[in-house]
Amino acid sequence: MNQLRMSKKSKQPPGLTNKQALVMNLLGKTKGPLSAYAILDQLHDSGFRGPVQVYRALEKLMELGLVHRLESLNAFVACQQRTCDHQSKKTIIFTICEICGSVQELVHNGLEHLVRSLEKDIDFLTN
Amino acid sequence: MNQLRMSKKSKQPPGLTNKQALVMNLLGKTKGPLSAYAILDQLHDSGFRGPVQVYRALEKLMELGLVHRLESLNAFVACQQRTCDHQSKKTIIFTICEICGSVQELVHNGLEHLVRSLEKDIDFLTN
DNA sequence: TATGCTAGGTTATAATATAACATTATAAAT
DNA sequence: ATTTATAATGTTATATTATAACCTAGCATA
Repeated sequence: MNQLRMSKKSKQPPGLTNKQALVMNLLGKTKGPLSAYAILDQLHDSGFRGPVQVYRALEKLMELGLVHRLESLNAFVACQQRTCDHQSKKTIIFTICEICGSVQELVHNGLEHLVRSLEKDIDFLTN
Repeated sequence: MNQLRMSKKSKQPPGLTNKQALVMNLLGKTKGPLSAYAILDQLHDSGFRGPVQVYRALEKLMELGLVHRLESLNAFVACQQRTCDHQSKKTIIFTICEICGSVQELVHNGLEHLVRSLEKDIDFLTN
């Protein structure tokens, strides 16, 4: 009985294993970013034995575009786009309030264009 | 005999203490970012006994706008602007080549404007 | 003198992230 | 059926990055 089978019974996102879904659900219901170790604390009783398991789930979720890493905080947030347009690889802006810690995710066409034109100007490719 | 006095004899930037100047000079002559511990390794024989000293010097240099932290790399680079216009708090772009590790620092008016207009739109203040 | 500020010294520890190696399950190809 | 490749997971240990806490000293100035 493998994890992919199990995940068919889970309530949330499709194609995720148990552990991935647990992390995803936690991030989804949490208003704000969580560090890997904060996730570990909260999911310890759900079978997460160490940071490796958390990082592995996060890695996959980020590949899928469901989670973003906030590099300035060493923390992770669920993608806030409603569009199911994860994977779109649009350039994203995060606003991070230094007072209350709230994070907003913005897709911004102006920035998108700016980045594209900059790439041409300086001969640099982004992902 | 304090460090500010000593620094008057140093060859490089003004108003820096010995340790700050050592870190600044190292970053300045290094083509690319350095981690705090890489700096520590290289300056160990110049009197840096531990990471604290490095981080303290970096903190000051960043306040002065002479050094930037690359958050995605947990590493530090000397400011690449020729202008002596450190402190200007212009929005900066770093390009980081994932192949060769080279870093370029760009001041970009388009981004500057975009950020300003975004701030108005969403009622968010940046530093 | 007393107060505040900056810099620095020292030790310890916190917080974040990955390496290395093993097991299990699955799907697809032969 | 067997092989091959891939993905997920487990386990232990360790690497890497950053800060806490507390102490000393110099200097400016009220």
